[in-house]
Amino acid sequence: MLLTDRQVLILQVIVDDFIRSAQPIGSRSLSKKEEINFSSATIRNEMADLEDMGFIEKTHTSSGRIPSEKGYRFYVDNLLLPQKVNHSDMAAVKSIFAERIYELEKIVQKSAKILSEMTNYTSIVLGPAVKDNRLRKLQIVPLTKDTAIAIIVTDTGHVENRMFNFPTSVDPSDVEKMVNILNERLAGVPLTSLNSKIYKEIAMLLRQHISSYDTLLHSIADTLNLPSHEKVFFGGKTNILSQPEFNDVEKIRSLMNMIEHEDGLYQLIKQNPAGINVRIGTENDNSAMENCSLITATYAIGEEKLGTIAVLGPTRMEYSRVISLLQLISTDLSKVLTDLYQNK
Amino acid sequence: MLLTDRQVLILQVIVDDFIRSAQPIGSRSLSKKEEINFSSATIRNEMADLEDMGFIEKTHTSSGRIPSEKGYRFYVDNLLLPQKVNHSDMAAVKSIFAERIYELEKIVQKSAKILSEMTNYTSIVLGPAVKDNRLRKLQIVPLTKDTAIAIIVTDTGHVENRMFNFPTSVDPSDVEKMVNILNERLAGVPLTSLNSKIYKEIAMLLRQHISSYDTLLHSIADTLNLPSHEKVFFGGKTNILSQPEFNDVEKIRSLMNMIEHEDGLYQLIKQNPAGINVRIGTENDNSAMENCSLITATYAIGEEKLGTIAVLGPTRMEYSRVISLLQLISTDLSKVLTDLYQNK
DNA sequence: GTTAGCACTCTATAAGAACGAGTGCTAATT
DNA sequence: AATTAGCACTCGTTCTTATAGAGTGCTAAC
Repeated sequence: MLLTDRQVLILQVIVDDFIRSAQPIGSRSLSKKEEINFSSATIRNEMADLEDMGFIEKTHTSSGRIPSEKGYRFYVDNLLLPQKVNHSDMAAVKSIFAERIYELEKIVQKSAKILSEMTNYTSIVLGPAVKDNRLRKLQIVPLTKDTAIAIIVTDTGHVENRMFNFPTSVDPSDVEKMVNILNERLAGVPLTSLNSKIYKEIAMLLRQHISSYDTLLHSIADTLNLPSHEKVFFGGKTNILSQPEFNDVEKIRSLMNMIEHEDGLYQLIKQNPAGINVRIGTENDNSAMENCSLITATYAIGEEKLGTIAVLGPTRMEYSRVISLLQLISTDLSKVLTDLYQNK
Repeated sequence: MLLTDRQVLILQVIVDDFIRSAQPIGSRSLSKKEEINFSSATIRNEMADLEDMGFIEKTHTSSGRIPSEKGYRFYVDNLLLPQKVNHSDMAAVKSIFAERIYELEKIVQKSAKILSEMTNYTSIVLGPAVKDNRLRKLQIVPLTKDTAIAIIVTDTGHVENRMFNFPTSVDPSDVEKMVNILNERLAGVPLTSLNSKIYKEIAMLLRQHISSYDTLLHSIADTLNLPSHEKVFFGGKTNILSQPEFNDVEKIRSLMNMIEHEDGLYQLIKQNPAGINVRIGTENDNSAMENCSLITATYAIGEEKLGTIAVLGPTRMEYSRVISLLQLISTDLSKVLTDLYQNK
């Protein structure tokens, strides 16, 4: 079951060629490659063996071969030479960080855009997970006579806001008092624990200082239930449509649907562990993505995993190039973000 | 050049039938409709005239007829009976406003979603134009030692925030002073005039009170340059792909590209005057939308036009139904928003 | 173990035939 | 003068058949 060197060579050439041309490749054209010094008949024998082992397949009885999923998997796991990123790609990546941008979301969004432009695939970036942020500041701005806006600023500079109903009976000075108390007590608390902390530790305190505190507190606490999702950013949503494997209207429909219906993709990307991950075809467990591969990389501030950056392409994707690009972007991104937020 | 009653009737039946079936319709099947009491030969004669006048066309020499753009235009301008919205549609529209939502953006987004679900077309909503809002409150939250976040709240409850570079030399108490002065002077000022107002009227004042005011002021003023665009919300981006006219991969690509590349669509929708507007096929002046029609409706707070809600479908769209739905939603939306924000 | 040779398979493409939906025109009918 | 019946004709669709070309698998020779 172990592959001979020659079989590995043939598999490699097949995968490389198919990634380039999207066409099945036959023994004769293989034999003409300069890496290969044996006759087409020999190649046919080896190919038959490779097919028996499941690394390549035919599209029909007398066609050339294309890599199977197992073939791609072997290729990704064993045959990928760490490739240098070329100059213009390097420049493009650096340009993400060229302008002095301060906002995390903007940087992340720009990464998605540039990544998709470089690869001509679709890029997806999971924004920083807000839920691990800590509260920096809470503010209440009254709007109409019975509504107000609660604004939360986190330690990474993320701003969330929500409008809420404002009990008309409440004394404005009480609101101010309450906001002050909440800020004092809640600064630095992770957003996820805000609610429990409010009810466990602060409610008592407030009761002593503020009349009719409870309706107001409920409104505010309710407001603090933040969106559980990280934001998902896309680049080049339609790029993947120009790949020849998507010449079929039904495939386009199901894939576009999948992309639009963000939730599925979000789950798919989120579950990946730190570092670079490659999921090929059905490994994605999603029928719309049978012909797609998804490569993900995580980025972090210091040691703390922040988000994920991913590329969605056909299974016939340029694994080597995409992986080096992702590696480059994710380390750069981590570096910049760490610089920006680590030492406050 | 004026159409006879019979010609109008025939045109109406052709358009209605084609909207339903997406198939060219011939004289024989027309003659079987109950509205029509003359022979297929008569119909052929009338159809030849209608074709000469440009209201219908053939797909090939011996095919049935389909409406031309001019035909759709005539249909929309003259043959559209104001149609009652049926019960379940009515209920769906009402459900947009069922929950007590306070945020403008959320209501608008939900409208887009429900509209696309009801019609099975793609819906596009231009969010409220922020630039006409007035400043309610400006706040500065320091973040790291050399960055801070400026937060703006408008009178409609819209919150904008931007991170900016914070000159390390500035005295914190000066910042507070400056924010107070700005709030005093700028409350109620339209966002578009903030910058000029700051430099014309307030810079002098600040100079008297605050040392090294100018670097800080510049940072803040710069921050107040808000995005010029209204936000664009979509519903059912891929719905239109399931229309039979998009059975061609090239068409899908160019349309999806157009939709993704928001700017073009934004321009297209924005330029429409108040009320209901129908743009058919090439009237949209956009090659990707040659087979599409766009129906827009505006919504407002009181008399002030706020945004636009639109439906993008094939030229063969259910004009009558979509128009009544848009009419319903836009008036309801205007009503709710007016109630919410008119009397503060 | 490797290679040359050859029969065989399957796809893609083109060309031809048969069918049917629909038209346009002419002549008959109302 | 308007309407209708009748019929030849056009064109798209579908099915069949033929052909060329790419590629395989197997056998026998090297």
